[in-house]
Amino acid sequence: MTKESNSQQRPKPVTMRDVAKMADVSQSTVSRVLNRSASSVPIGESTRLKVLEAVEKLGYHPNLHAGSLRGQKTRLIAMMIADIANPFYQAMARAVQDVAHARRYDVLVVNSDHLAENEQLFCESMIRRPVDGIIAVPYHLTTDDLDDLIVRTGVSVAVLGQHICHPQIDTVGCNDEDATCDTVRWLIEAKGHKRIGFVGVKQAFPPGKRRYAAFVRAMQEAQLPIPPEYIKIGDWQVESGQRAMCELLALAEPPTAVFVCNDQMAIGALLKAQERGLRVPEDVAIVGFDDIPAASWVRPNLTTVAQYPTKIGTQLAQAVFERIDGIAVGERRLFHVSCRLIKRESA
Amino acid sequence: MTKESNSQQRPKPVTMRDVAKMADVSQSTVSRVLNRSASSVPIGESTRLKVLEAVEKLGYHPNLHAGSLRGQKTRLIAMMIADIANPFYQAMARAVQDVAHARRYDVLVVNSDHLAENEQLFCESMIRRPVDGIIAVPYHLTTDDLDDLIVRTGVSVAVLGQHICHPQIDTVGCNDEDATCDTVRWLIEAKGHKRIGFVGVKQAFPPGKRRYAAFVRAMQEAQLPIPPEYIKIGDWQVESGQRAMCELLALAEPPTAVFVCNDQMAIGALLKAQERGLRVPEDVAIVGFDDIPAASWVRPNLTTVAQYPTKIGTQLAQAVFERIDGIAVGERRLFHVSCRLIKRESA
DNA sequence: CGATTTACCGCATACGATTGCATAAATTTA
DNA sequence: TAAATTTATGCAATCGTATGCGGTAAATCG
Repeated sequence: MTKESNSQQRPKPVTMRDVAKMADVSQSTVSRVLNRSASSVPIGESTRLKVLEAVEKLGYHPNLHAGSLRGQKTRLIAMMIADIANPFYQAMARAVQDVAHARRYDVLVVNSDHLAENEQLFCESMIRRPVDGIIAVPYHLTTDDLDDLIVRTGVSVAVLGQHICHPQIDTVGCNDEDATCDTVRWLIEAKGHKRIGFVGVKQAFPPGKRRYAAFVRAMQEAQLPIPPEYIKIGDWQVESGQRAMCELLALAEPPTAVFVCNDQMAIGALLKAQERGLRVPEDVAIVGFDDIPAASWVRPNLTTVAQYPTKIGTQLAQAVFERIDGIAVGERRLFHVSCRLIKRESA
Repeated sequence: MTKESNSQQRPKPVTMRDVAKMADVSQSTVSRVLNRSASSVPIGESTRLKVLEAVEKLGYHPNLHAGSLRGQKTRLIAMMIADIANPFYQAMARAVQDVAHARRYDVLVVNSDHLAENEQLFCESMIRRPVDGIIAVPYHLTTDDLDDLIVRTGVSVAVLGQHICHPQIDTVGCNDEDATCDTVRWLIEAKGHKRIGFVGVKQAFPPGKRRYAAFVRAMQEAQLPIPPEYIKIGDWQVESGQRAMCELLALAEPPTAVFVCNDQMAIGALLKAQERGLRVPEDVAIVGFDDIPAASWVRPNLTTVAQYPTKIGTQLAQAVFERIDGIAVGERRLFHVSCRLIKRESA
């Protein structure tokens, strides 16, 4: 098409110097016209117009890499989440992107897959390519890891997860522990369940740990036993929920209700129970966590603890941009996006 | 925590000069040690070790912005999709990210929301911050728009969508038109449907246009009428599927089968039909498109034309990296990832 | 009318890394 | 032993932009 564009050799881009030449001014004048920022030198109206005209005529666009090198803003933020394939993170990612794009920032999206190794790689990437802001859902990273990043690159950071406590890192937390506890109590008191199973994830994951602790608390309060075989470990995916339910149903005395740590696993559990011919919630009640869209698509609808990833993402993005813009400078801010039980049909 | 890290002023990063000073060599020597790549100048073993030691001791990481400015690789690719909240794109995004991260490339993710304006903004962004590669699902962008991008920045591009035809842009296409046609024929011939509705999207969208054309073809072949009120326009979202089904069911003589252009809308239609007390597929059959995970979570399972976003994403990413690496240099390559009907319960 | 302020603009340098060219030392060859 | 190579390293320009500082002309002042 059109010209013979040779992709091997990077073409010469239109630079400020080209604009300067055409407008017959110096390159620095072009720069000043384009970012007629505060306190700088004033620019004559006629030159301003000459420059603007040349910019238009040449189709000039400033090179962001150059600005980044000069130590200006990079107009780039990075977001580290566990897995973009998870509807929870996907909604969060979308919210963050919306806030960022509205300010003409680009967003780097990185999946950690809950792997410590990937989280470290992420940090390294951020040192290699400094960005203005970082939004992360760390599972393994410590406060010190993030501090190192801040000290080295001066980046602004906001995270989801209460286990990070750093004077310059804004944090969004949720009351998932209380919500879990309340939900289990409700299963016991309002629904009369006594044999309750739990499908969680590895204790290495802060939310997994918290929710398990809350589950234990509620059960102990009610003086109910927690047989070890009622506790199953999944990996957040649908299939692991199916496996867990399989094992629970194979027990001599299966639980009458199961609390599952996220909706994907809960859906897996639900499908498996139905496949085995059980009625939900009559034979076995199921509660999930997150309230992903599919939770209200399955039959019976999933009773679940709703989280609000869009709110969380928006909050994180706003927090990080406030620090980038220097609007927020002081101490760590702790935001709260609460979750709450949505009672539907599955329990 | 630890030191008093001042985020207002960007801290001085560890640079090559620092390494050079510690190793007592020139900065260019450090550079050569670090990328002893090409057949460049040889380096003495003892200096090499000195430098490496200093790198280790200082925790040096090269600054990618600097390399980008010098016209080297940016180690950055961008991906423009319609909406990361759509399971189809989300799976594609994940595949692209996996390929990219394996090569230590970062990925910029941009949502167009099917809006022409956003697609243009995306192009502008890519001019401002040149990247090595672009993977896009363009709905409004023309071949010329992309050509402009290539001419100006030398970027490598791969797209999903047959309507882009450019000598340097690798393309992934699918046979959605044939698959649609075959599916409608199957509804007619194998299932005996005569009144078939269609839930599509605006004709401005190439896939919407193609699938509608295929639907018309199949119906005309079978000499079946296509009443205008059987054709509904949605926006790819669940809610629009519900609305469309609402309208179809309100007709004096509603269709006995509905072909829906994506699974999200199909699920909306399914839920609405059930809400109205209809049995699927007995009272109304529903066919979707994409085979998103939720298609097999709903009851009845969705009969749908499966696409393979992971394959598509992987293919696009590989194609673009082959161009970036100069492995592929010649003419446009056309790849094919076919889709096929998955017969389940809803039709 | 000479001196000082004001308004406007250009020169030069810096950001961090790559790379062609020059150079010094070590080695080989004639 | 001198000349030609080879080997190893440094110098300096460059990428595109931002900005401190200095310079020039016009405007204002005494």
